[in-house]
Amino acid sequence: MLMMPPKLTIAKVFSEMKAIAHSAGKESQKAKKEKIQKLLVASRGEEAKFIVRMLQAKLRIGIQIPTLLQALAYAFTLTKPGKSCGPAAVTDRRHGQAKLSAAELEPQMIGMEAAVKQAFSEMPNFDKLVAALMEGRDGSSLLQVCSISVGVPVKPMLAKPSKGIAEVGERLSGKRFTGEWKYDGERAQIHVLSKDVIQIYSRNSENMTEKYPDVIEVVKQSLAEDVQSCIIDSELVAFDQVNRKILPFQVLTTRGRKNITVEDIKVNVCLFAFDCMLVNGQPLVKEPLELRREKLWSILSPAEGKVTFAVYRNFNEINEEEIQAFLDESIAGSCEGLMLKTLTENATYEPSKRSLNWLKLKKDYLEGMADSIDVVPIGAYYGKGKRSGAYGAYLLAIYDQENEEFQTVCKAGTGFSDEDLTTHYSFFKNHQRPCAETNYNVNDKLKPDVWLEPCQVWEIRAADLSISPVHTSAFGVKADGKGIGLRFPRFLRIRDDKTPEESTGSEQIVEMFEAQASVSGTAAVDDDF
DNA sequence: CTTGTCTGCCCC
DNA sequence: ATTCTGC
DNA sequence: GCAGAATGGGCAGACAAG
Repeated sequence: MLMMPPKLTIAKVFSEMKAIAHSAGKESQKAKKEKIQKLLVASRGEEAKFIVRMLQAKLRIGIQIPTLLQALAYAFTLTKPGKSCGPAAVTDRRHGQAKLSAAELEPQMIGMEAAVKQAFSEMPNFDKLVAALMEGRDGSSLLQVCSISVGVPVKPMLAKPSKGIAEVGERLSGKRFTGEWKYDGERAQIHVLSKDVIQIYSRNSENMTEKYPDVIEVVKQSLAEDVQSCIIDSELVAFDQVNRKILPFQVLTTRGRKNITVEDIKVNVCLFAFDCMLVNGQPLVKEPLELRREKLWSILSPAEGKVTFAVYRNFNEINEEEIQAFLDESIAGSCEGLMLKTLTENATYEPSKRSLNWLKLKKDYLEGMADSIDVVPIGAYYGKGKRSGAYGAYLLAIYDQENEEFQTVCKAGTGFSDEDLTTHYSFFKNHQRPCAETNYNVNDKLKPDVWLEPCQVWEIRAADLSISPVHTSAFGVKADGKGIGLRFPRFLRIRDDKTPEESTGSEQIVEMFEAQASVSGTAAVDDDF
C-alpha cells in the first residue's frame, strides 16, 4: 500500500503556490501541473477544494479585501501586539486588569476600521499596512505612515452608474457640480517621481510604464518647470494624429504591451487628464475637486493630439435639458457619456469608493438612447457557484433573412434576476436539441453545453458593437473573416410579441455599428480592424 | 517554423 | 465591464 | 448602500502541439 504523503502545512502550501506563480518558460506548464498534482494528492478532506479555488483566484468564502480590512481593524483594536514573539505577546483588551467594556470598544473599532480602510486605499500594500499596525499605530498615526505618495498607486476613485438624468438631479441638487466627458480608453494614473522618473499605473494598479514610453515622453515635456513630483488621474485614448480623431477602444487594445519602443508604436494615444491627487509632495486628496482641477491645469500644458484635459462644463444648479445636451455632445465627440462630480461640497478624492461624489451617465443606461436588440437564445452554458443547477449564461443570435440562418452576436450572463434564471432554466430544459440546428452559424469556440430550439425572443441591451473574431453576425461585412459582436450585453426581458424570425436583422446590426461616432467618418473602416 | 489554445493580481 | 441580492 | 458573486467582448503574450 502506498504511503500517504505528509499532511499539508500552511507554510508548505504557501511556498508551493509561490513556486507555481513564478514558474515560467519552456515546459513550465508541465512543472505547474506536477506541483498541483502533488498538492492535491497530499490534501485531505476539503483541502483539495480550497487548493483548486486558490489556484483559480476564486476562494468564494464571502470574504474579500474590505472584510479583511475590517477584521484587521477589529483585531488591532481588541488586542495589542507586544514586544516579544509568540501568542503570549498579545494583550487582549477585553480581559485582564485594564479591560474595556464592549460599549467602550465599539467606537474605537469603528474609528479604527475607517483609519485602516483609508490607509489601505492610499497605500494598498498589506506588507506596509500590517507592519504599521504591528508598530502599534492607529488613527491619524497610521495615516502618517500609510498616506498617498509617488511610486505607490492609489486605488482610483470610481463612479456609480446612474439610471437617468432624473436620478442625477436627486443626487446633485443643491450642490455645485461639474460634468466631464467620459472617454473610452484605459484609466492611467501617472506618477511623476521626478522629471526623469515617470510611471503609469492601470485601474487595477498594474504598472503599465513599459507599455507607454510615448506617454512618458510627452508628459515629461508638458510638465510645468516647477513640478518635481505629482500624481495625475487620466484616460489614455487611441488617437488618429493625422485626422485629429478619437479612435475606438478596440483599436487601443491592439497596442503591444512589452518591450515597446517609441519608434515602432503603431497606435498613438492622447492623454485626457481630469484630476490630480498630489503635487510636489503635497497630498491633494482632501481638497475639493475645483481646487485639484486648478492645480492640474497649472502643472500640465496641453500638447496638440497628445495631452489635453477632459472636456467639462460646470453647473451651479440642476438643468436637465443642459445635461442632456452636454451628454449628446459627448456622444458625438466619440465619448461614452458623462462623469458627474461635485465641485466643492463632498468633493474630495475618495480612493476606490464608489461614493456619491462621482456618477457616470452613459447612453446605454438611458431608456430609448441605447442600442436595444432582439435576439434568440440558441444555446446555454451550465452555471457555476451560486448558479449551479441552472444555466449560467446563454448564447444569443439574430436572424439573417438573406442567408436564412441564425448568427451569434454575444453571450449573456447578466441582467437575470434569480427568478429569471429559474424560469429560463425550466422553460429551456424542455426545448433542448441534441445538436445545433442546420441553420445555426456558430463558431466552434462558442459551442454551448446544450443547444436550444429557436423558440423565444429576448430583448437585450448593449453599450457598443465591435468587430468580433468569434461572432458570426454580418460576417465579412465590416472586416474580412470577422463578424460583429456586442459589448457589455445584458438581458432585459422576454419579447412574447415576436417570433425568432422577427429578431433584429443583420442589416440593422451593421447600421448600428456604423452609427457609432468613433467608427463613422472613416471610409476604410476595414483598415482599422 | 506555423498554428492552436489558454491566460491575464488583463483591459473595458 | 453590468447586474442582482443578502445584509 | 456596501460587499460579494454571478456573468459579458476581446486583445497581446505565452506556451503547447504539430
